[in-house]
Amino acid sequence: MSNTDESSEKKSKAYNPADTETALYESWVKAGYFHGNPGADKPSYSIVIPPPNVTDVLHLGHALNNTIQDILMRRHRMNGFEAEWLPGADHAGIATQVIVEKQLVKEGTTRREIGRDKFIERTRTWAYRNKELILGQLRRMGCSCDWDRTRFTLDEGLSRAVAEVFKHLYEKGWIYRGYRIVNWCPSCKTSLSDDEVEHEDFDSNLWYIRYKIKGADEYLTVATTRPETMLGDTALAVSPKDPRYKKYVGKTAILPILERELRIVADNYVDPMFGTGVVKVTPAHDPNDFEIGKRHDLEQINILNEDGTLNENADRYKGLDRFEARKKLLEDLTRKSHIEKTEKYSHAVGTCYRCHSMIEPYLSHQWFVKMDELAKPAIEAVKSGKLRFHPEYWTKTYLHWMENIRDWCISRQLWWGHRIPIWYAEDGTMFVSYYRPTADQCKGYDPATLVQDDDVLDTWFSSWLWPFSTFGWPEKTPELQKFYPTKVLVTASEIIFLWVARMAMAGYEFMGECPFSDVYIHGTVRDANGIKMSKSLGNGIDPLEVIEKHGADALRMSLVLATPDGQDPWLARNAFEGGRNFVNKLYQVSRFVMMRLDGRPPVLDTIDRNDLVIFDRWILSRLENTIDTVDKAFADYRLSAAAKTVYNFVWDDYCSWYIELIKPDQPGQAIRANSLNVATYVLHQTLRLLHPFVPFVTEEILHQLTGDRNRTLTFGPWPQFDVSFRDDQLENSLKHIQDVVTAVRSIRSELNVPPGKKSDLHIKTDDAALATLLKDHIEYFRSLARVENLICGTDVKKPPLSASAVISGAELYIPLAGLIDLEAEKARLQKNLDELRGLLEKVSRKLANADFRSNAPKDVVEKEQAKKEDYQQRIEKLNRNLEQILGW
RNA sequence: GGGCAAUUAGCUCAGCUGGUUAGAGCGUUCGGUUCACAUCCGAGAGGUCACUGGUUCGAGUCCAGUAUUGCCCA
Repeated sequence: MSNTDESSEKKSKAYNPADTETALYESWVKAGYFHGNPGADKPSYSIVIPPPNVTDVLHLGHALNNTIQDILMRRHRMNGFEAEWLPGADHAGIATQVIVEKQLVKEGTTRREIGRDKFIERTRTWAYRNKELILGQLRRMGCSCDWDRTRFTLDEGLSRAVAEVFKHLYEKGWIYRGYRIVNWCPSCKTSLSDDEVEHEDFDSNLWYIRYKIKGADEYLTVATTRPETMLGDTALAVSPKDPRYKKYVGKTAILPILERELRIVADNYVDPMFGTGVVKVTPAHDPNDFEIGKRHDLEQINILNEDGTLNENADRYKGLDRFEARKKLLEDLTRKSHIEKTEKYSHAVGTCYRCHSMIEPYLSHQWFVKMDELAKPAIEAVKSGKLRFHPEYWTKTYLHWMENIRDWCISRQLWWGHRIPIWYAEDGTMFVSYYRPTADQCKGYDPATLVQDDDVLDTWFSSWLWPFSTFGWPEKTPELQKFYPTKVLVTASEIIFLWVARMAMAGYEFMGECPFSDVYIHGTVRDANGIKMSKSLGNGIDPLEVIEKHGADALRMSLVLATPDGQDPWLARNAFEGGRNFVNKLYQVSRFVMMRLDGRPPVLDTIDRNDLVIFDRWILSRLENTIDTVDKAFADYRLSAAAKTVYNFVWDDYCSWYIELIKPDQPGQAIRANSLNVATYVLHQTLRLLHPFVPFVTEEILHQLTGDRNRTLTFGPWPQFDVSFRDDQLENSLKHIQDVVTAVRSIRSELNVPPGKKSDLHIKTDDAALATLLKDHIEYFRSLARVENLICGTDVKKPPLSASAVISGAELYIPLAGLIDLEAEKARLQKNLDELRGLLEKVSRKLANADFRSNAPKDVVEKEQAKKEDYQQRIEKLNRNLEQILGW
C-alpha cells in the first residue's frame, strides 16, 4: 500500500519479485504449511526428492526437476491431499571423496597421512556446508518441502537401515564376497559398478602381434587394442570351429619379450571373424578372459597396481604407468619385429563417471549383490502396470536392463560412506554387524580382535532405500504407514538403472510394495547449442542468478513452458524472459481489477448467475474449458501443456479480450458491477490454477486483493470443473464479434489509417441472428476497433470509397473517403481472394471425390460442404468489392 | 552391433484417439504516449510438416524403409 503514492512517479510499475518472494516463503514455512501430518484423515500424496549430491550446488537441471515436483505437490495439496515432500541430500561417496582428496593434495598432504577419522570429519564438514547451500537453493525456488523431515544418506537412522539391509541380504545369501574382475578407476582407486562406467569412443589402433609357437618356426598373430595387457597373458585362444588353427590347439606359444609359455586353447568365446581369429587371454585384466581362464584353469597374473602403474609381474616395465608401458612395450615389440601390422581402430573405452579416467578391468576381492531374484517383482510391477513410466517408452529401457541384470558390485575402496558392516576374525570368519560384534555374536572369538572391512558401500546402496529409510524404516513409524508407498518419482533418464530400478527392487524386498506407482522422466537441460549443461564446460546457468534477475516464479514458469514432455529442453539465457513477462502480465491485470474494485470487497468464490452479459458467460465458459484441459493434462503428467493452457487463457482470453470487452467506452466510467465481480471471480480461480506453477506472485496478488496477509492458496481448493458454465455455442458467437474486431483492425493497419483517427463501420449480413448479435454489442467495437458510427443490417449498402472485408456470414465496410489508398486496398483484397480461392479449390476437389462422399462420415461431408459454400460466398463478395475498386 | 527417441516457420517447441484455413513463444517488418501492463498493445511476413513408398475416401498424424541427430546398452 505504501507505493500507491502516485507522485512517486517514474517508479517502475513492473512486478518486483524480490519484494515478496523471500518473505512469503518464510511465512509459509513458519505456518507449517508444508509439514505432512501422518495422522491426517486426508489421503496421502507423497514424493521423496531425488537427493542431490552434496558435491555441488544445484544447476538448472535440478531446478527443472524440483519445479516439476513442487508443481505436483502444490496441486495435490490444494486438491485435498495430505501432502508430504521429503527433501534431503546424498553423500555421493566417490565424487565427494575425490574433491576433498584434491583439496588435501593442494595442501600438501593426503588422506592416508591425516588418517581415516580426520579425513571423514573434514569431509563431513565440507559436505554439510554444501548440503545447506543446496537446501537453501530449493527454498529460493519456492519448493514446498517438509523441512522437518530433511534427511541425509549418512544420517544415523539411514545408516542403520543400510546395515540392516546388508545383514538381511547377507543372511539370505544374496550378498556375497567374490574374487572377480571389477571396473577399477585407477584415479579414484576404487571399484565401480557396471552402471558407473561410461563408454566413450576413442580412436586407437589394432596391433597385430606375433607369438612364436614353441619348438616350431611358426607364429600365431593376435590382434589387440590393449597390447600392454599381454604382460599378463597366460594363454592364446582360438575358436574350436576354426579349421585354420585346429592343429595348434594344445600346443604352446611363447609370449614375446617375457618369453612366458602360453597354452593354446580352444574356446567358443572366440569370434573367428574378428582380427586374426586368435586372441590373447589375460584372465586378470579382462572379464571375458577371466571366464575363459576359469574354463581352462588358467593362471591369473595381475600386472597392475591400484594406481594404474605396473607391478613386479610386468618385469622390466614395473613402475611405469599403463600408458607409458604401452608405448615402451610397442617400441620393444617393433624393434624385435613382433609387430606384424597396425590398423586404425575406433572402439568404446570405459571411463569413470566421476573423473573420466579410463577404467581398468581389475581382479580383486569385492562384495556383490545377487540381483536376479530381487529383480523379479520389480519386473512384474512394470509388466502388470502397477508401476508406470511417463513418457511410457522408458518402460522398454527399464525392462531390457532388468531382464539382463547382473550382480551388483557394492564395495568401494573409499572412506566416505557407509562402512561395510562385516567383521573378520583372524582365520577369516566373517560376522555381520553395524557395531563391533558382542561376545555373544561372535562365539569363540574375542571381539577385540575382530577387524572391520576397510571398504564402504556404493552410495546407491543407501539411495535405493531412500523411499522408506527416510520415513524411519526399519521402525514401523506412523510416517512410513501414511506416506509409503510414495506416489511418483520425478527424475531424469540417466539414473533409471542406477536408482529407479534398484528402488523398485528394494521396495518390494523390504516393504513388500513398490515405492511409487509412477515414474516421471523429464529431459536433460541443454544450452542454446544443445550441449548438456555442466559446470566443467562452463555453459551452465545458475538458477540463483535467474532468480535474482527475474524471480523464482519466472524461473519456474519459464522452465515448465520450455520443457517439452520427455524431451531435452534447450535453454538460452533469454529463455527466462517469457516466464518473467507472464508473471508481470498476471500482476498487471490484477492491479487493474484491484484499481477498479477501488477498495470494495472482492467477490472471490461466487457469482450471480442471473446478471451476466454475453462476455461474462463467455469468459466463464472459457475458464471451465481451461480447468478441464488443465486437469486432463495433469492426469497424463503433461505439465508443460497444463502451463501453456493457463498461460493462453490469462493472456488471450482474459487480458486481451474479456478485460478489454468489459472496459467502459469512456474513461472514468465504472465497469458494470457484476462484470467486475466476474472478472474478480475468474482472476481468483486463475490464481488457483497458477499457484502450483508460480506460487509467489499468485499468493501476493491474493493478499493484495483481499488485504489479508493470512490468506493462502496453499490448501486450495483446486478449481473444480463445472460443466454447467460451458457453452460452446456462445463461444462460437463471440468468435464472430472477435472476427469483426480483428477484420477492422486489419484493414486499418494495412491501409495505414492513422491510429488516432476513428472510422465508421457498416456491416451487412443476411444472417438475422448474427445481425442481432452484432447490433446488440455494437458499442463494444468503438474502443476495440476505434469505430465511431456503426450501421448493421441486412440492407446495408457499400458506401463509396470504402475498404471492405468479408468474414463468414457478413461484409464489413469502412468508409475511408480521402484516406483510402486504392492500390493498397486492391492488393489487400486480391491477397484475401487468392487465399480463399486456394481453400475453395482444396475443398472442392475433396467433395468432387465420389469415394469421399460415400465413405467419409456424414458430418464430415456436411462440414466440408458448408465450408465450400462459405468460401464461395466470400469469394463472390470479395470479387464484387474488388470490381468496384477497379471501376473507380 | 542392438534398442529408444527426435526431425513441423530464422530459433525453441505445440499439434491427444487420422478430417482445423498447421499453431504458440522468441526473433523479424510496419504502426502505436488507448487512463493494468513498452516485461506492453495492434497488424503483417515467414512452413512442398526430413526423404521415399504404403494403408486410407482422406496422412503432419498410422505402417515400412532411407537419411541425419541425440541418448542408452553391448
